[in-house]
Amino acid sequence: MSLNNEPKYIQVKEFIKNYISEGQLNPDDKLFSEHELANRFQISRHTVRKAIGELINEGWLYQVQGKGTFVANTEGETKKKSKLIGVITTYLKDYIFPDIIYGIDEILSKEGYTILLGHTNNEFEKERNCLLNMLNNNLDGLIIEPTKSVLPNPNIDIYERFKNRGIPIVFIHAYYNNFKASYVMEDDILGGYMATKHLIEQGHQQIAGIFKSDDMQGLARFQGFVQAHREYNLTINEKYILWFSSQDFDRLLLDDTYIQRFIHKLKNCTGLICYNDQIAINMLDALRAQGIYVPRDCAVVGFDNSELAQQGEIKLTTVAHPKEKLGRKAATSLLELINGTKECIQEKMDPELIMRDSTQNDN
Amino acid sequence: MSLNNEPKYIQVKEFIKNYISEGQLNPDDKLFSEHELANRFQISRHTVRKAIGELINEGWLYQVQGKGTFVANTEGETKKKSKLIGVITTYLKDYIFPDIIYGIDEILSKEGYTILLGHTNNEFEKERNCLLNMLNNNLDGLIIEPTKSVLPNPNIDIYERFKNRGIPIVFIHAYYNNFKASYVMEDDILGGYMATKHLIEQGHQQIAGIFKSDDMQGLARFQGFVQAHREYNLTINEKYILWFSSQDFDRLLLDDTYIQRFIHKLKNCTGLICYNDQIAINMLDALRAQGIYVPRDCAVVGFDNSELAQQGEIKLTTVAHPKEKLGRKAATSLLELINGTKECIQEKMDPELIMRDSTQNDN
DNA sequence: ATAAATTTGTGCGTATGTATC
DNA sequence: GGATACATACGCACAAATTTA
Repeated sequence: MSLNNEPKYIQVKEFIKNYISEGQLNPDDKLFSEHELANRFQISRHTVRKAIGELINEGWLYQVQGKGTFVANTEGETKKKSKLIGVITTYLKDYIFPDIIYGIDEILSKEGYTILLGHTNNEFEKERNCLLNMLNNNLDGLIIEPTKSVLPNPNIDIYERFKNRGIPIVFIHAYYNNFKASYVMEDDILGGYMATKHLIEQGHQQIAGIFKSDDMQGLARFQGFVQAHREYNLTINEKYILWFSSQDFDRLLLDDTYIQRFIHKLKNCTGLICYNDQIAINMLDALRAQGIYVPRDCAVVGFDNSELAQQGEIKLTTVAHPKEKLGRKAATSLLELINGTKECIQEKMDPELIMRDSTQNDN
Repeated sequence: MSLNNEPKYIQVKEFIKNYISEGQLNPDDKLFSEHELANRFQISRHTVRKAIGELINEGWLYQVQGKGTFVANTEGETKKKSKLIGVITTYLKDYIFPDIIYGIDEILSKEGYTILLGHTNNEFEKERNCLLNMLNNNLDGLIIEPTKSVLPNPNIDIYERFKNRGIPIVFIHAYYNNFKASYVMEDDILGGYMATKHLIEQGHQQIAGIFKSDDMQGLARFQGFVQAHREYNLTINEKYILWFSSQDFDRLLLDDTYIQRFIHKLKNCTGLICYNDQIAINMLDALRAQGIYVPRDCAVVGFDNSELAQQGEIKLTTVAHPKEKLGRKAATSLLELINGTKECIQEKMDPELIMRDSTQNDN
């Protein structure tokens, strides 16, 4: 070492850094005293202080007067908590999302976390932007609603980067089949089953359905729909099922002739199950326009128990979305992942059928 | 200075920092040499080096061997853009807030910014928590809806810290009288005026009102209410005015007898102006329970044009809140402040009266 | 172009003060 | 109180980079 060209204090720095890196000293262990180092290297105490001083600035050591010099806790540096949680939903203002976000915030803000908000408009491109944005912000965790959850997701690479960085993710509403992760969602199969069973038990034999084709929830609700039919040995008429995708959604709500064509096919139906309340409410009007009165001529069930369900003239029977409760559950789950209490949480919440005017037959 | 208890090197540090802060030296200007400082303070060069060494670590100075000591260019450090914008509202899920947040996000996400979300529940304590949280996150800007805007705000100290750090703030809906800042809000005086004028022109002479007492909007809407009365030489009967504060809000919506007592006072009234749609909708039911039919016996006007206004059986005449538009305006204003295009933006947006069933007399 | 002067960088020795055990 | 360890401070010497005469 004496032949080294580097300044002595640099050599001492390297020695101490190596000593710590090799694990010979752990965080908060006491280092040799300044005197001891001076003797060992046959240098002045001043030079030792110079070396230690720089290591303190670089975060390797800390000193306490009268006690000694100690190894700093580097974990605190690298794993520094940002107290930021990313929350990405498909939409922001419509419907159930404000409630979900409120539920999430309720739990997180109590623990001192702040929400970083993003939304994808159910588009992969926007999802990618959101994810990349959040990746730069040193999140402690992420709660995200998948975009078009049944399609293969082109942003899995970014999800992997979150995983590699040890940032826990909780999916809500659905998950991607090609990415194993925690999720909190309502049990949509059970929901579809409960809605259908309710109609069947009210005596309906021919039941139509409108389902979304490009997210997990749509498929699951249909699956429950099928399950209930099987249980009661009823057949499903394919003509009575209307599938739509995210892009078709506007047409479904706005294009009257499109909907009327579908209604014309439903001559023998006395029940209709709609993917969500928004569509159900829309169908109430569309059916009335054809002289079909709800619930007299046709019973209608929606999903989500949104505000819409309770505000029209005909209150809507609906499978209640847990909304705030789901938000709270997702948030508490994420906190458990962050704190290391649990490794992976996959939870399905039981839906609740709320019966109102649109399926009451007693008038 | 020699009588000072602080170590000499600390005193030298303070001297140099002040010298720079006062603008006597600009970035890359040469500082006194170590010898010169030692002579000036009658201390050893070693002590001067200690002071300078720490200032180098703190980012104030840099040294070049053989040349001298120079003032560092701090701008690169402090003005680093985080691309984070704080958004704090009173409430999250109810009513108009999802739309406002959506409008804000629409503009900001386009520019690559991400929203940090918080809400205050209209409580000072929660507002303080939110603000402190965000202060730690190196925001580029803040959009905030004041909490109980007419009361003296105990968190002004934190707002000042934002100002000192050069983080621009845009208030929405209201502002604090003791803190000068940019704001974007609807013109509530004009809104109150328009609502009242509408009723007066429909022939109503005795008009009741329900107003919120602890936010700027409530006072402003009442002010417009007064202004319209003056213009038409009508007197206001104090018995017909019901004031409520944030704490009373639940009672106003849930305590039937409380509302009924107020309604009993309104024998001669044929018009009612409500602080917002939520209250207006509630009053529709309360009036009906007393056999007073809207609009036949009493015309009702709300504020905000929320979803509630359009969904009941009796569609509500209401002064439209710009919602998304206000969000977008607040966001673009904040961007202008961040980019330095403008210094201060104080904008009032014109409200729009939307006439519906609750004030139509033609049936 | 070179030498001298200036300025920072490294290093040693010493002394005294202050906190901890 | 005494021993130990860090904190502040002075003075000196020489090396290396830069500027200036």
